Amino acid sequence: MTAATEPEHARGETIEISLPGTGTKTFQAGVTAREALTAMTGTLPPDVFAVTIDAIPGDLNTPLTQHATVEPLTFASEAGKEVYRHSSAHILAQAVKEVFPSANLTIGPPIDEGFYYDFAFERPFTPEDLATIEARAQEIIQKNYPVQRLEMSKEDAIKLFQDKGEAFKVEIIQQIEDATVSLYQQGTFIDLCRGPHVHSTGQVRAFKVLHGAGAYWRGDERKPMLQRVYGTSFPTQKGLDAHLHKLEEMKRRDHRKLGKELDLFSIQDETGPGLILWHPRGARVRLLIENFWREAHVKHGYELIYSPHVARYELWKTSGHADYYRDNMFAPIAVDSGEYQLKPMNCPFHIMVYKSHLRSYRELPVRYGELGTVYRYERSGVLHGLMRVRGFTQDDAHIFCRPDQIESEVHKVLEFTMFVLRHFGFTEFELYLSTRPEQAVGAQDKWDQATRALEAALERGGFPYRLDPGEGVFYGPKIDLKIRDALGRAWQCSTVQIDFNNPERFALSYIGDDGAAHQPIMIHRALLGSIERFFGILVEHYAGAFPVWLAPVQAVVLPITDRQADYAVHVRDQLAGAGLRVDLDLRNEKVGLKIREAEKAKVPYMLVVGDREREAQGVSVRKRSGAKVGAMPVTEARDLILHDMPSEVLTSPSLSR
RNA sequence: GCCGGCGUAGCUCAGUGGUAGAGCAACGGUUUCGUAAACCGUAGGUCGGUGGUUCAAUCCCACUCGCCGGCUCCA
Repeated sequence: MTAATEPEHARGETIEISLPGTGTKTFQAGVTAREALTAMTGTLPPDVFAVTIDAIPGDLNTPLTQHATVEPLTFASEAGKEVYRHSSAHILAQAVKEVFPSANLTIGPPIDEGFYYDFAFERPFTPEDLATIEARAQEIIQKNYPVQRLEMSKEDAIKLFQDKGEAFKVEIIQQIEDATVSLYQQGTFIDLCRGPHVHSTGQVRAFKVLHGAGAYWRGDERKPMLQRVYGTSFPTQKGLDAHLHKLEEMKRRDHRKLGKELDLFSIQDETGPGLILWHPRGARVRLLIENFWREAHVKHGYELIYSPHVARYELWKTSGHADYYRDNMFAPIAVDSGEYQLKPMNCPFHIMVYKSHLRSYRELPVRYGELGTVYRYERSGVLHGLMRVRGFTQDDAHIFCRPDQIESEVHKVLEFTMFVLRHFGFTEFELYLSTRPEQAVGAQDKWDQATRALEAALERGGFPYRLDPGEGVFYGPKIDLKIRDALGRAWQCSTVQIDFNNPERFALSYIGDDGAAHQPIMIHRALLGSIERFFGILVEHYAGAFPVWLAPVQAVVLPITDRQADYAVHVRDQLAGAGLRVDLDLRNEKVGLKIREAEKAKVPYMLVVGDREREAQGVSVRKRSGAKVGAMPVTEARDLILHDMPSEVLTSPSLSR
């Protein structure tokens, strides 16, 4: 065993270490990153727990053996968070081993907002176990064990873990290709780990065990079930509290809970799992979404079409779905002498419309859009509210164009996508360009050409994007777009995919200016993805308080006593006549109760009418924020509500009752 | 599908091997009220389903359906 901190370089050699913003200094080779930083800046701030050496994260104790740029690493950076959470996972693992010595170690990586560690253990951890584990982890932090890196040969490491009875660790080491492996030790706890790690366990400040769950070894359901423990950690209690608060907020906004409370939709056992029943209020929001969607598509050069829910099984053979998508399809239906398939996708139908007559290069691009409802078999365990269902409506479109039109078409789609998403109140976007995967159809030069066109479209729009190499679909490269919601969560809704496969399978063509037949390029795209899922995202984004233009009920008229009933009806009719969605609460209840219920129903405007308002032919306006706007004429209240909507909506087909 | 948890009134939930309760909602009545819950009363459940153990099952067991948390993050 060789301690990595022992200098392995020639003595007396000097190296230059740069610290951006401070300067460069000469050191003896072998100086640790920590020593170099301290020499250059005085004392090291307590929040520095690791470094980057030429931008690669490393331990504070890493010996520096050549010229390098060294920077302190803190929780502020993504790389820092990963190190911090990874060390937190080790603390968790140490705690579990101390409390339950028979548990075996497997892996414990950092994840988006925390970390987990998987253990092989004879039973699931109970909430009491988790509390014990957390208490022990806190002790480990208190004891502030130094975290030390060790290096040893694979053979030695295998022997070490064999002696400890850690079979999973042995399996992992056997798959490592390097001759030596690194381990990290804190107290008596040793784990195989690439690192880097914090300098001592006390550098992890606010630590929390969250929950346990089952997870397969290497994510493979044929492999043993492990016990996963999730946790998170932050440098400050405040940070942890904010995170826990966010988790509470996610629960509060859960679209399944709000969907029930606001009577938007239901999923019932008798109907079947993953199948949505849209209640009137939810359906009203959906209709508004769809009206906007259709109108926007027509304005942006799309033709709207409709297609059936089933088709001959042969169609799905031609498209290839019968082979590569079979596991996600419902079983075929026997009809007469043949078989029909419930559609999992809309594309074959759009292709058939394209193929219905001969196409000239002059009419391209052809853009077909449809709110097409598809059915896919999803495994029962993955269904989730509106987010993952078995029947949903795609806001689908297919663009058939010439190869030279790809760039401009994709550019238009991207601009259109952002227009639509902004309309729903999303302002933060992340774009990803996915390139050719290992298994793919279509010639390399086609892929290159299409990928370049996608890049050019992204650059023309000035959209920052990230590359996802090899993550394209087998039939072509794609651009995915994610939105961030009010809680900062990313959701992928929009996708733009080039398809080389279907034009070939369906032998699509158009007649070019040379009089010969050519194969068009097909672009699949969805903006909202699934209407069901997008609606669920909207519910969570707005916590059920839809913007006025989408609110199922925009205003409710609340008479104080039944003396004002006739006047209240008059007010309601006047507003409804202006295209607003207005309810009237004529119940024999006190106005406080009516307001409470309107607040709970998240109605944006409450219009109180008493004797005073009746005399003045007005209403007293209260917003759902609790703000009292005050008394005003009915016409003024009407304009106030109308001006609370995007101007495009005012010209759209209204949905007044 | 797999692992774990859960399934009691429309909703949120309590409860016990001796055939069940609360609050809200519903319904009836009283009250006519000024910006987040007036008061009184009535009714409501083969305790998810099927089978088993037991003198007796909502409770224990098996199966089944559904829901919830996970099962992608790779030392």
